[in-house]
Amino acid sequence: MKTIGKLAKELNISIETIRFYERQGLIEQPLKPESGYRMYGDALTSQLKFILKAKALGFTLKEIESLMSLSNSCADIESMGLQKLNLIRNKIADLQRLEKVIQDMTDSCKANQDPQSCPVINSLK
Amino acid sequence: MKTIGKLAKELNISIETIRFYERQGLIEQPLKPESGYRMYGDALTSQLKFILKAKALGFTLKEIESLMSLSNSCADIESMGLQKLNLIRNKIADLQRLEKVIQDMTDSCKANQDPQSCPVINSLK
DNA sequence: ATAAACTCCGTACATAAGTACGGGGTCAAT
DNA sequence: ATTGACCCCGTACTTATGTACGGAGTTTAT
Repeated sequence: MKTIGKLAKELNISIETIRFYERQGLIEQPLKPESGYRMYGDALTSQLKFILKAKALGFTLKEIESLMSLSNSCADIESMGLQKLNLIRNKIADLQRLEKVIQDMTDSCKANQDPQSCPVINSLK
Repeated sequence: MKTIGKLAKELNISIETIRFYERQGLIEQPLKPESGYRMYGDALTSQLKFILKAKALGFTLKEIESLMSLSNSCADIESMGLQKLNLIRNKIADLQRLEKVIQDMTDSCKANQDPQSCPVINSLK
């Protein structure tokens, strides 16, 4: 059993983050003995590790909540994954479009000979 | 000269957004006659159009503020563009990594034969 | 002249994911 | 027994980009 401070250090997150996840309903508030201090055991520790790993995968806290409450069936997980893949691919496509626009922009700046005017600024006007 | 409502409709944004840009210092508050109503002329209208176009290119409001206050020299614009390109490319790379992770995840779910356990959930545990 | 539509201002709310603060209680070490 | 480190709680603040609300004044249309 460890205090919130030890746990936070072990997981390399802040105490406040743990309390925040608790407030968000991602984890339960652990039993608090007479001192009033939260005492964490293995169950909550691995739940928090789960959360951190899922977060590293790019899931939002809301999604992680679903992940943890789901039946754990592959069908559910797969469907969440496919949804997320869709989002990710759309975002990538958006960014690639943007990349092209900005690339063209800087190219036209580089090619510009007239120091008095900028084609990018002009095109926006 | 048009009122804020007409202008908002013309630009397809909300009145609140215009007032918000004003509060953010992106545009000046136009002169207000005795009625107290903001009256917009061509200068502010095209400034707002500039903002909207730049926003569509993916610039943040802060960047747009810089864009408008810059000397308009190509060198400045080009350097902003290059910075932004960097950001965008990093974001794309991040998302592509994420895409691969999630793709693997759903693949392993699809391949799984045991309805009692999910390899993804298990790997997070 | 009265009602509807428009505008004013300041403030609060929204999202996401925390971070910071302040005043108080508790625990560990000297 | 006192000091420093730790923890409690509730609340406000953060970033970015707005949106929503409420009460009051103004303009427009009938």
